[in-house]
Amino acid sequence: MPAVSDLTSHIGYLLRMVSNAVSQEFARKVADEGVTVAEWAMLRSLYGGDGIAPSALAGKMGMTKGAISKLAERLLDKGLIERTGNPGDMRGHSLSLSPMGAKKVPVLAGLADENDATFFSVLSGEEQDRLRGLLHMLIDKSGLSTMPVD
Amino acid sequence: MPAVSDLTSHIGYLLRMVSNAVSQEFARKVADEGVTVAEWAMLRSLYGGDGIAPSALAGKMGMTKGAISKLAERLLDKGLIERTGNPGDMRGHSLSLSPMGAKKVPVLAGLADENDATFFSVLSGEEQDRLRGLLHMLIDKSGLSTMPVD
DNA sequence: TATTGTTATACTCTATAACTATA
DNA sequence: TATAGTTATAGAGTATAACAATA
Repeated sequence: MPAVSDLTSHIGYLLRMVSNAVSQEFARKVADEGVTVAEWAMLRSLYGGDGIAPSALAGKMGMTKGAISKLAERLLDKGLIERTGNPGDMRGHSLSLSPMGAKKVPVLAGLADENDATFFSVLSGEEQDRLRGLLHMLIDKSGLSTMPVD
Repeated sequence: MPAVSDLTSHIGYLLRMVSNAVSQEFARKVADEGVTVAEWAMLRSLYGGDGIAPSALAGKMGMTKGAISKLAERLLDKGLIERTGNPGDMRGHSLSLSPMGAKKVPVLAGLADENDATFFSVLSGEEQDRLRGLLHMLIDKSGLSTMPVD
C-alpha cells in the first residue's frame, strides 16, 4: 500500500471537521430566532455601520455579489435590513440594519457567545486565546478578506 | 447602541471563515480529479480498511445514513468504491475502495498536502503544530466523532 | 463600454422523514 | 417490532453567467 500522509495531520481537514460541528450546532440555535448562519453573518457585518454597498459587503464577507443579493433579499423580506437609494449614483444603493435588525444582533451575539462557550470550554482560557490568535493570523496574513469574489 | 461582543472574538466565526476559504480552494483542486470534498473525505475514511458498514461510516464521518447513502452512490457510479454483500445479514453490506479508488487516494492526499502548504505557510512550523494540536484536542475532548447522527 | 446589481440556473451538502427489505 | 439502507423532499449555501439599468 502506498504511503499516504495521515489525513488527521491535514490542518484543513481538522478545521473543516471542527468548524462543521460548531456551525451545525449554531445553526440550530439561531434557527430559533428565525435566521440562518449566513444571515447572521450579514447582520453582524452591518452592525455599527452607516450602510454599505452590496459590492463592498461582498468583499467584506468573501462572497459573490449574486450570493449577497440573494441573502439581502431574504433579510429584506424578514424586515431585518433596509435598502436606501444612493444619492450620487442611481445604479447602486446601501444596505443597513432596520431597527428590528439592530435589536436582533445582540440577541444573536449572545447565542454565539453561548455556542462558543459550550464548544470551546474544553480548552483553557489560554488555549482559547492561542487558537483565536492563530486564526486571526491566518485571516490577516492570507488575503482572506480580499479574496477574488467575482 | 447596546454593547455587542466583538464578532471577531468568536472562535466559531473565525473558524468558519478560515475553514470556508481553505475548503473552497481545496474543492477547486480536487474537482480537477473529478471528486468533491465530501467524496474525498469518504474515500479517505475507507483507505486502509477492510470494508465498513454504511451505518458505521456515518458515525465515523459525522453524517446521517441518508447522506452516506447518497455520497456512496455517487462514488459507486464513478467506480471509486465497491459494495460487498454481507454474508451474515442480508440487510447490510460493506463499502470499500475499488482498486481505482485506492489508486486515487494518494493523489488526492497530495493535493491536500499542497493545499495545506499554501494556506498555512504563513504560520511557522511551530505555530502549525500548535494549531493542529488545539484542533485535535477539540475533536478528542468534545464528543465530535460520536455526535448524534440520526 | 464599464460598472452595479439582479435574476436564472445549477450543483453540493445535508437534514428529516417515509419507505423497503430483512431479521 | 427492530434494524439496515434507500429514497423522496426540502432548503441552505454558493457559484457562474446572462441580463438590466445607469454611468
